[in-house]
Amino acid sequence: MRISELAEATGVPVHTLKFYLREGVLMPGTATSRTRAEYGPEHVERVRLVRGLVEYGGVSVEGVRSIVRALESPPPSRPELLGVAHATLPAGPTRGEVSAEVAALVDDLGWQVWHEGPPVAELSSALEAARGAGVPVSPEALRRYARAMEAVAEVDVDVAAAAASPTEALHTVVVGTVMVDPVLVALRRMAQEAVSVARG
Amino acid sequence: MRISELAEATGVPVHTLKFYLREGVLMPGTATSRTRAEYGPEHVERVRLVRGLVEYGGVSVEGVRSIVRALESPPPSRPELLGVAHATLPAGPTRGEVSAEVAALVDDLGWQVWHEGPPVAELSSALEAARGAGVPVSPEALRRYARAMEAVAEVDVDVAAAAASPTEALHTVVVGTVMVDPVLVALRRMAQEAVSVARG
DNA sequence: CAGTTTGGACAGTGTCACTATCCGATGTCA
DNA sequence: TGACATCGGATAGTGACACTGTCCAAACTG
Repeated sequence: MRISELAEATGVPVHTLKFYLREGVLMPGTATSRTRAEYGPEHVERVRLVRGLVEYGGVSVEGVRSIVRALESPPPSRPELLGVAHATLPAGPTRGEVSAEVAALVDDLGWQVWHEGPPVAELSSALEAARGAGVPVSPEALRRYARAMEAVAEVDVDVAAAAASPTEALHTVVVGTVMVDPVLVALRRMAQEAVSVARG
Repeated sequence: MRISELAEATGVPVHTLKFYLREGVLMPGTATSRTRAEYGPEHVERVRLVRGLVEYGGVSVEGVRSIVRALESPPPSRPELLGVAHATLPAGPTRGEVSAEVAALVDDLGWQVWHEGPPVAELSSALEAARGAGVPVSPEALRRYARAMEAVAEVDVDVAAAAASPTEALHTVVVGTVMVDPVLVALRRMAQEAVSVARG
């Protein structure tokens, strides 16, 4: 298909597709002449991925570029997969050092995590910000939140393990981590309603 | 304290504080003369709230305005609290109708939720976006995610129930819902690592 | 072969969260 | 008292970002 048909198939204006091509988040089509190129279903898929990441994942175009680069590279081995995935994903704001409460939590839960990794720093900063905003998270509440997210991660790992190939597994982990976050946020709000009603 | 001292206490430039005053997200100090005003600890608190919501919650200044308006209004009764809170919070992107799978999920879990509420529409859209991005969420996975978020909501409701006054409860629910989201996201990434390692 | 479409270059737009500049009034300190 | 910094308030400018509009020549299309 030509660029105008790709635009029609995805609902994204031609101009925006050109922009994505320029920014390197959409791979070029196969040129049929100096001023003509052919696009296929993989381009449709890619455009939907880009839009999903930008609109729902809040990922910048530069972040998307780093993600699609990773998806196009030879996939890492199983144990390295998460490290690569988390290094690829755009990190939230981080400021201070890793707080003692996070170290205590990790220790308490028996989690084996990379203490210098982005998620640990992000958690410290997020807790600090919540405290500053007047909503301190008690150690007890934090523990219960962590247990719940462990259950989420169990699902994540199950889904990734079901992937047919390493390439697909990487795609599932990277894209799934970003795109499922808004799903969880919505579910949390719905669950708040449900629990609140159930408590009467 | 004067505006320059408020700036020093919060680490926010004076110019930005003036901007917040202009935008109505920071209440004016008590004027001591025509060109002088006095700020107190509640202003420090408010500034930290605004920064937290903007930086970590990804809330726009207009969204912050709606939130602080709600926090300053007479608090709603317990049963109305969540409705008011969710109506106040900035909604994620929503496009289509409520999908059948969401209705089925709610039915299956026995949740009593407002089907026309923002969270239900957001969930439908987020699921649709994930599908489009090549990471479909199976009904089984969705169910397990929902159960996990139910556990999160249990904590949320416990924390809110512990509030000393309706005003404080509203603050906890509104601000906590926004500020704890990034905490959960970070915990999810850490839990992914931990679970992945544990599975060996 | 007239008219449309394409790829490519390049600059412009709209939004948003600040940030800089001015101004006259007011504090502060020698 | 008077020099000088600071304050509030008003107005306008900045930089980042995700597009979006304009042009152009080449090349399809009917």
